[in-house]
Amino acid sequence: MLDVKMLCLAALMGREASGYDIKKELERGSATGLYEASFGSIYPALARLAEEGNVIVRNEGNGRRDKKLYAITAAGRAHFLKVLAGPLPDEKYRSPFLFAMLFADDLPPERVRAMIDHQIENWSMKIRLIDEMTGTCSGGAGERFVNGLGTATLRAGLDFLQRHRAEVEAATLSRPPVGRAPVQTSSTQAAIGAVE
Amino acid sequence: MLDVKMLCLAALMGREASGYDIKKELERGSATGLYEASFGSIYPALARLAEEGNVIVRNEGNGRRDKKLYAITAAGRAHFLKVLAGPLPDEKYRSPFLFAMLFADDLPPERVRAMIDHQIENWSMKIRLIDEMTGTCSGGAGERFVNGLGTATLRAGLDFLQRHRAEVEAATLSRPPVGRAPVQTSSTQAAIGAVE
DNA sequence: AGATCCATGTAAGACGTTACATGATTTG
DNA sequence: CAAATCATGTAACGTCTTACATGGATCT
Repeated sequence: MLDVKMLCLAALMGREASGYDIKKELERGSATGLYEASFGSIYPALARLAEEGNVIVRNEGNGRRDKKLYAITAAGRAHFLKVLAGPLPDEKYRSPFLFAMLFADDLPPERVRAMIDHQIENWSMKIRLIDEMTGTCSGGAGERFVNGLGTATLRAGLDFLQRHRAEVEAATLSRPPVGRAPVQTSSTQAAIGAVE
Repeated sequence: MLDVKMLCLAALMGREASGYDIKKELERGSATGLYEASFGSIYPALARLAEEGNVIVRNEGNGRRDKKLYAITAAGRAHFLKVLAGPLPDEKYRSPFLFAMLFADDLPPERVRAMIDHQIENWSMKIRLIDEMTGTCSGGAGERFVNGLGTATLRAGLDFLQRHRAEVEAATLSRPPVGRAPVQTSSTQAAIGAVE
């Protein structure tokens, strides 16, 4: 339900835009970090939206060449809001960082430290980006709410990292650098026989 | 880099398992909510891993029929950790809830309220799941860290929702139920002409 | 006996990204 | 003038999900 067509409609809810503009909006607009799409999916999506009447095209030949400006129609607006008001798919948080941290006990301590440093940098930057966005364009109550929620959770994450990083980093120090390395659990060991 | 093969290896880091077991582990193990995979991707992935020597198969005929138990090899273990220690892709948070909330100003107030209620339910349940997991199986320092981080951010999110929901819900009340409805911004209006 | 869980696998189809092909305009 | 940005589109490719095909075992 939240496919590229929906993303395009979302971008067009605010203003008329070209495919190129939409990509930028998704990169550095209010949905930044939430959703994104490539040209290879945006252009076909816009074509389909136009066929369906959810969007209209206007060829802007402002001196230069062909630039297609898309605008959402009343039908498109209605469709977009209907979908948003309908049942939404589950949220998904894909974090290679957290995934890796699950195996912190088996990773070299320097690596774990570097990962946490990197994550702190990362989340700090995201907070800064949100702050900038909130500063420049005000946006509606919805946007303010989303930005506030983002900031609150990111801050909580940062806080946790700084307060508890010592615990994971210590865990890796209490064993050989490469992890449990050559050792396997006895049950696995028994099951395998000669592995390599 | 974090494809289905990596997920299988991750599941096999702890214990020997069948494809079926791995799916369950991803559903209700420590990586719950982080990553998942379907049978249609798990079985082919295990076959490839076996070809590559990162995993070995053992046919368990414990009375019943064919059940294939996979175990990670030393090579597989090394490969898994090498990838984890290498450059990781960006994290992605796909939240249909937050996406929808961006347009809270255009949605019916009951809908916004329902969405927030639903999200509170959702996050509360996730915290409960983590608590249960932390209670039953202790896990290493890495797992404790990830669970703690998850709990901390979820709690911060819940806290924000409860403290600031009035703001978004109020915004929708100060205008007709369907949103800005028939009105469009003057610039868009001008650009379109007769839309429908 | 019927439902549900355990268990594996394949094929088709959806969806999206990357790379390619092309070219104008602006900026340093 | 070279490099970056603006701008659109297609084709190949990869990856994952859904649905299908199959059947034993366990629980009610």
